[in-house]
Amino acid sequence: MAEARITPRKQDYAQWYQDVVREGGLAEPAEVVKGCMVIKPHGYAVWEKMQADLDRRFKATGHQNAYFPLLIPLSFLAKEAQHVEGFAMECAVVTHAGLRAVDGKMEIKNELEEPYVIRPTSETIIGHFFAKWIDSYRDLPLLINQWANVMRWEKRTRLFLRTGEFLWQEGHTAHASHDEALEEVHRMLDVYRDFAHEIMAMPVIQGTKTANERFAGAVETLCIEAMMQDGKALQAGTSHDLGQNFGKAFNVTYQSEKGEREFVWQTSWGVSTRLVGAMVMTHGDDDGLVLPPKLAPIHVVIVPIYRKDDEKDRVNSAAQMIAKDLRADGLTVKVDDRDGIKPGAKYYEWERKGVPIRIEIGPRDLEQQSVMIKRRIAPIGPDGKAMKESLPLQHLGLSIGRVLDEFQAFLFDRAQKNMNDNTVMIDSWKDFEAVFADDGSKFVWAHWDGTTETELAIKEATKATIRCIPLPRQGPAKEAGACVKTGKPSAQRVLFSKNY
RNA sequence: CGGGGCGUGGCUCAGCUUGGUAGAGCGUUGCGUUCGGGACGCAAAGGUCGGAGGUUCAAAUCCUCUCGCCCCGACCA
Repeated sequence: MAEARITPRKQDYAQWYQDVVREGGLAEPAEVVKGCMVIKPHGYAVWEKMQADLDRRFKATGHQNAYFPLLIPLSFLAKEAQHVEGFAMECAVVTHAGLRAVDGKMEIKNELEEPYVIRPTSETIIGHFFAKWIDSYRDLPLLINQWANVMRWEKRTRLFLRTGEFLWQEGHTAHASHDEALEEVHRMLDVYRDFAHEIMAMPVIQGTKTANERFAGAVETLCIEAMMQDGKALQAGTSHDLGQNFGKAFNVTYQSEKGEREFVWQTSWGVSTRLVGAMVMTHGDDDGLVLPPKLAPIHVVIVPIYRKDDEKDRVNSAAQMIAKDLRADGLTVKVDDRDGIKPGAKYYEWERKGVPIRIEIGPRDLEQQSVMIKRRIAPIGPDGKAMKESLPLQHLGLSIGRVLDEFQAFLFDRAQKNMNDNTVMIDSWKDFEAVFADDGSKFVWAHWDGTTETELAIKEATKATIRCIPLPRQGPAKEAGACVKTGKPSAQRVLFSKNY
């Protein structure tokens, strides 16, 4: 009877991911628009939760939201040499405007004098406006964030993880000194780490990208890297020190206290809808989506249970009362009072959608003034079934709140354990190759001689890349050693993994 | 963009080799009986077989082109 809607992870991880995204009601391929996706209401609700919390954190650190155009003059892109090189191939270009209907078909009319690119990121156009807005050291720091869509014409796409168009936020700031800019870069990286830990229940490692992996146009790129359940890494957020590169390209200058004209020091930082995919692959299981309570659009689903009509009325009205009380306590509650569907079917459906807590309420519970609750992930009891808990109706909101907090913490600990269990220190090339043999991946701390050449050779041999050079206390204690590939001297271990 | 696979009711797929005018299961709708882990009976709706050309008396089936999805590779948040 059970329908295998979701491919087990062990059987085919990539297929499992797609199944969960579909069955969880998160998104589907846009079908008529290559490489793009439709984010469905449940998926968008998760993104809105992410946005709300991040936005609060950005404002708390002094940033203001603004909005810049989707279209960027083609010439802007060329002003920063590294930047163009990095993005040129991924740019969609607008060359014409206007259509005319001819025999029921649309004919493209006027060619534009200067084409526009659809923003793959906004450093250039924001650089242009920063140059206008900044004149004096008194105008600094300028701390701007933009919530927007961007487009990168990717060869290969996967829902949420890499799509032609995606939603994100991009912070752009300008400062009077490099130190101040660096402070900002680290501050926002910490905001991302805190968000990942506290809201997504997703442990991350903070580090610096190698020159090879650096953002096009940045002096330095910092990142947070998360581990998915298959041992692969996913870059969950980035924070860039842009130095004076864009300042020079767009002539963003200010008059210092000494009266001298100086280029500003800029930063940019972003996270995207990719985080939704990260959440799926961090917490999901073979039964479907698992939502951390702090990202769950619905905290609690109530399933009424009854046999006879009089029971049905009593149970349903009790369910509504409970929902009302819980809502008063700030929880989002859904009462699944659909008739004609058995409770078991409802259980499976809401589990697929990742709702953290289910409340079952039936005649027996009414008598006892209690409800049965089931966590989305619960220990297996002696009877071989997932354990349920009975909670008294009195102060139910408080009890549920406590359970949600516990569940949030449980998910983080579980993810952290998965990361720890799949992280290894490796010193021999043979062992290194073994970790990444076949489709395998872990987080590997190994020594590296610091050259791009070796980095690429390792990638060629194993598909593993350097995810980051850890910041202090983000990896094993710093110790000198010999490069795992070349045996040349290395100052510290770096993080290797296959990645998304 | 190179290699491979796949597009047939909402979903999963059969039918294609050997052309004859579309099926199954699940889901959906209605009614009744059910309801503490995926119910059952009866009735019903729903597809110009991804799209466009072509071959043919006749195309889901053969040919050409095209669009999209998935996997591998190169590239990337």
